[in-house]
Amino acid sequence: MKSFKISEAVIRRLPIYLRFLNDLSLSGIQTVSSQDLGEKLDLNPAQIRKDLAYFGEFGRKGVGYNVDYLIEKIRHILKLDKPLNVALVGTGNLGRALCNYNMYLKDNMKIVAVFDADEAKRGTRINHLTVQPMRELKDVVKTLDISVGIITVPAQEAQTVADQFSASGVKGILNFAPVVLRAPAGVRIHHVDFTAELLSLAYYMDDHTEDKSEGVFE
Amino acid sequence: MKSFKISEAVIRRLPIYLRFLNDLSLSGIQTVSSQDLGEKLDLNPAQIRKDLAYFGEFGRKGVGYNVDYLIEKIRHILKLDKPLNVALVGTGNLGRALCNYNMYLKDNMKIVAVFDADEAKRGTRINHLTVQPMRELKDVVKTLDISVGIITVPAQEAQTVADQFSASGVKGILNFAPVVLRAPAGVRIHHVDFTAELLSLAYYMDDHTEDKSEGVFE
DNA sequence: TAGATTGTTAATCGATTAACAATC
DNA sequence: TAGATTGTTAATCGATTAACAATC
Repeated sequence: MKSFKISEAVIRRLPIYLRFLNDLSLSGIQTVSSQDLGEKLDLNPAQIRKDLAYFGEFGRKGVGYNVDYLIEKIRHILKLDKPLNVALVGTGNLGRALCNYNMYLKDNMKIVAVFDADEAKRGTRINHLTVQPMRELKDVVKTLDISVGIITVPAQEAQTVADQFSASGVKGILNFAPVVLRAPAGVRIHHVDFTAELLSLAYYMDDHTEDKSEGVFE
Repeated sequence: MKSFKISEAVIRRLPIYLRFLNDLSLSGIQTVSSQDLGEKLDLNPAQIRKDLAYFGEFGRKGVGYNVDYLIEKIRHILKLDKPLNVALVGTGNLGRALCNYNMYLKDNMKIVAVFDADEAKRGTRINHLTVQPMRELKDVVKTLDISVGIITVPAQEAQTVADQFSASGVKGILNFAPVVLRAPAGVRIHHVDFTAELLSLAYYMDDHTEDKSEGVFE
């Protein structure tokens, strides 16, 4: 048994591989090479082979990778082969949109509870879920065995919610609020920062378009 | 006049700096050091100084950075000092949530047109905007001088929409669909991949919590 | 002045890519 | 077998961090 440190960059690519492999599987394609994957996903084939090789020898030399086998392996690596319960806090437009997003189901991840700080929203229904007040958070996380929290509250409330999630025993947080959050060791935070993505996009407009990465300054 | 290649990593941090500086400015704080910024944003102070130094000498030795001056500079670097018009395609839950998101205004970026492939949705109102059919896209992009497109359609339609955006003269695309998109040179694509963020979060659950970056495999 | 903090160079660290022997 | 493609090492590339002279 060997022990590796797997870099974050590698782990972040695995869901990209998984998603495309699922498409291939649905199209009835049985085998894929790192070459094929690289072309479709805009990545270097050597990088893909190296990423996968951290976890085992999943391919066959001269042949490529069996699509369904690789799907199974990646799902196992990412721990998507067992159900993962998710709680969401913040039932604004974005929070409600995510609750309606149905993709979680097919990956064994599922939003099982929804909370809002606004007591007036208590009892409101979103899909099959009923909005609960924040003071229930800790109990519900324990009872329903929730391990991931999603934050879709305004920026100024996000750190408080992150703290409440951490205290309640959640192990991962997906933050949509446009603010850098902190969590204690043992709680991992991923940040979906679409406002930053949009603002940084502005940099590449106009005069930077001819040459993708050159900026001119005095 | 010098010419630099500014790395993507640097550009992606600028909006993070900008956001926090705006908070400081609103709190009436006039001066900030790279030390302060680093602590709050969880970044190395040397990295922050280096990032800023690519674009000029914005700080004062022994003192730090003037908050409002730095805001002005970063806004200029990111080209947020002139208005940028944005079009959105796909009026599902997520698309409507983004239209209602009001932050664009204060950064001179504004969604000025909304489209949907479903002709039945034509004329539907979202806030002050009226949903238009896709065949109007090219004309509207030209007429309203739109330079950025947001994609919030299902994965299987996203590449088609990206192609239509590119053909219409848009220079940047923010894609929310869970699929890798391609665009011709001169059109930059940023990807907001929250499904991938969520799936990769699963990897860090349980046994990985003691040591943040160690994975154990046979 | 003494203390603080920048701007910048050099050192380090880590991630990507090329190359190729192994082998299907 | 001949052609293809993996797994893996070595080379390259790029990004982060440490250190410190300059100077406010």
